[in-house]
Amino acid sequence: MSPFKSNVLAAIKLIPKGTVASYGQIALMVGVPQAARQIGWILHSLGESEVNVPWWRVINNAGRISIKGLSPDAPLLQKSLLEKEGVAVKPNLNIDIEHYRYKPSIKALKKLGLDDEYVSKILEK
DNA sequence: ATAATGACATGTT
DNA sequence: TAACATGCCATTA
Repeated sequence: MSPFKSNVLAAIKLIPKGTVASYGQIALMVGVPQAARQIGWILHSLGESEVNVPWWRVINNAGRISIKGLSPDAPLLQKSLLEKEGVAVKPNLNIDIEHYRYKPSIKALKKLGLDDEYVSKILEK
């Protein structure tokens, strides 16, 4: 497994129940601000060994579930998983992301192996 | 080694 | 407000 992938998975595991994060956020947390696409790519290729990864807490920056087309029921599965955790998902699969947005803590970020410089950069933003 | 792909993001139209 | 275009970068073929 590439270090990038394991970092991403680690970051996603840090997302608390009942909150959501955007792909870009995760990318930020692993030190590559513009790797949002890779995040999604990794989630798409998750196997059973990564079932402990809360992939459903990761959505796009517009607060929408962007997996329609993969399998017809995937978005609905994600919807129910989120609602089960107390996250309201509108019928059109759109979420009030600003309300549930996960804000990483310094401690959490350091755990991912980011240097202090980068950490403060994120918090600043 | 080069080219194509994609669960995205952001700036223009 | 929404559709369109361009940038990005790890993985695959």
